[in-house]
Amino acid sequence: MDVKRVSGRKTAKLADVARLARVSAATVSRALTLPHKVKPATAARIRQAVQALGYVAHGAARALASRRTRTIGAVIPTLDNAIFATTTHALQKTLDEAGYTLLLGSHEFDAEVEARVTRALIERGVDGLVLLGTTHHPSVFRMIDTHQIPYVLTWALDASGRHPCVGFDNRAAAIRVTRYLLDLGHREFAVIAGVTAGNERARERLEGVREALAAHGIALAPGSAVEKPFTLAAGREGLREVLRGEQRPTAVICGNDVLAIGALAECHALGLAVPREISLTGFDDMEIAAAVVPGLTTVHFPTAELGAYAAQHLLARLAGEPVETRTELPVALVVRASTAPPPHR
Amino acid sequence: MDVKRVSGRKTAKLADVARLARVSAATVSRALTLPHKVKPATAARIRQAVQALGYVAHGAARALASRRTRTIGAVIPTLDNAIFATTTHALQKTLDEAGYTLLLGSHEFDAEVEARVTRALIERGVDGLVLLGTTHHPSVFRMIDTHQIPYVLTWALDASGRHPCVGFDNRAAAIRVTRYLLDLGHREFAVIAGVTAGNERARERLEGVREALAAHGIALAPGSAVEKPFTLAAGREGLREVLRGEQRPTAVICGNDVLAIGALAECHALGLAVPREISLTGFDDMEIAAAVVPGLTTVHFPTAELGAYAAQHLLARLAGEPVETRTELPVALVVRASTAPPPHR
DNA sequence: TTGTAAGCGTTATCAC
DNA sequence: GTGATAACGCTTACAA
Repeated sequence: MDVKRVSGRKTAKLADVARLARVSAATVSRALTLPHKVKPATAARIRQAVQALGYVAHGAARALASRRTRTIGAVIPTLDNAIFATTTHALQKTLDEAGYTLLLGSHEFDAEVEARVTRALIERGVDGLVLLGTTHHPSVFRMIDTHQIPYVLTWALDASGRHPCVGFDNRAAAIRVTRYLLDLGHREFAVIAGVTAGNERARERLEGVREALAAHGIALAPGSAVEKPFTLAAGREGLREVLRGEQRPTAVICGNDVLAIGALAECHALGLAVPREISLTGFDDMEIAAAVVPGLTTVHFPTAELGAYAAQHLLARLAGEPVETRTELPVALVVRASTAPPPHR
Repeated sequence: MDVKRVSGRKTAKLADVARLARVSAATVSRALTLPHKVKPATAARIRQAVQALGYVAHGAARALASRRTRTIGAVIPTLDNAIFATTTHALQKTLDEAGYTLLLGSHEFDAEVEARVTRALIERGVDGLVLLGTTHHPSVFRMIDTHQIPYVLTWALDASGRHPCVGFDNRAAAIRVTRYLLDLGHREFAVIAGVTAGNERARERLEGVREALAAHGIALAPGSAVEKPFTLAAGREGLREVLRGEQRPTAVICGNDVLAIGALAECHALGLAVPREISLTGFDDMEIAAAVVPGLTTVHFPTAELGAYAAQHLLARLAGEPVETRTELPVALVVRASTAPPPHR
């Protein structure tokens, strides 16, 4: 084949491949997307031409003509929290294996930004959308609706039943760990929660703790529940604050792993033995902290599985396969060996 | 304006907006992309029509006609390592603020996969590409070259000077921390490195340590340098292995934060006091470990800054502005208060 | 099995 | 300042 004659300065296009392979553009297109609908010999010639020219399909043209981009958008709060990074990683990996590419947007818990990046993704023509959490700016659902974009909510379960979702029951997880501590004999509790405004996961965890305590006739004293952003420094600060009350808590439940580790650091600084003098509990991934310091009780969320599952859900929908509209992933209560009953006073 | 007459079941397109605003499609297009080239009154009518119809531009069509997607691709090893997640997060944020969307690909240190996802991104028409590291599959550079895609390598510095890059000098960082330990009086060293095959950052760090030691006439004994994947379990295992030698090391340098924390956990399990009996050093982000356990020396890499810088570099190139073709970001040697000299024997 | 040709929804180049 | 109109590169009936 005479490559020189057809390869000019610009990047090769479908017509160039067609000319070199002595077939029509339509045949090349078919060979590329539906290989079985083309004669093997022809397909081979086309493959050679593609190779020779270094042809790479023009996605925009392909998308315009086929009305699909083989692209999935994900909108998450942040990648700075390992928990979301892991989910996103699994998402990307699963999509890639299916020939899809991930478009990423993050908003750092700002609803306006979330609406903007979601719009940007829709404008880019994503075939599907993964949204983190169940509460979103109204315009987000409006856009999804008018563009008829398949989507799935993750990391929380939609109570209304209106949206397809795959996630964890944050409230139930909180109830579970609280009950565990109650069974251990703890009665003086404190909570260092995440900022609940605009974060339903943080809110549900806090509500879960309150609910479980209430069932035992216990209420959190006003100063015993603080809300903090997810940083180590805030965790330390939070621990100091909940310690200011009249009654020292024997158990402190933290809204996530970062807060728990911050609280742990502050306990060390204050010379408080964990868990002998004070029991610390967190959510999400406490592997690192637990590796270094025993005595942390954890509710572990399988975040990678979540990402893979969300991707599969969407891919199945796009393939027209039936899917469950609501999937609850199980979470695990991880009790480290040395988790202790409350100290006697 | 009579919305009903023009809004059918399908999503609105440019022509619909044009009809409703009583102008031509060309004018709407201009109003959307070059607002100053259109009369304010007209622009206002168009804005209203866009609002009324909930019009969202069709990215593929736009890309096909304008030959740009306002999309940047990033290819990273994994998001499961916080260090890359942070960089990616900053990248996405900076791009979003400039009206660009991030397409993400990851490969988990597999060169074949890297080539595949890079191709996928190019096929999606990314206007620019961020690649992590300086060594890549030849086909990656070939594709970038034939498609004339602006790109920047990150997290390492290209020695050949052939590629634009912004990153850290991993070797220099390793030399620096090793010298620090030497100055402290340490003479018995061990290294728990990352897997160097296919990972030049891990390799450079290991070489840096070797180089600094060699300058003092010290060579690592065969069993004193092990390579491990970046997991906590591997870090623990690595520590046990380097302890098997005849001479117990007084200083163990770990290839990254995860390995260091794993090693730290194992020290605890073995009843070895850190840093009194053995000094532990890591790279990347040791904030969490340091919050829980003092005594770790760290080389800190400003990973978020790297992501933001890489984005800005690319955006400047796309805007036709001049950029430095090689930028080295400074790293910080973080010495925790209790880092100790080697024990006397 | 392969070819022809009509779009897909924008942008860009001209006129006006 | 605004309006026709021809690309942009591919997919997909429909024909052959």
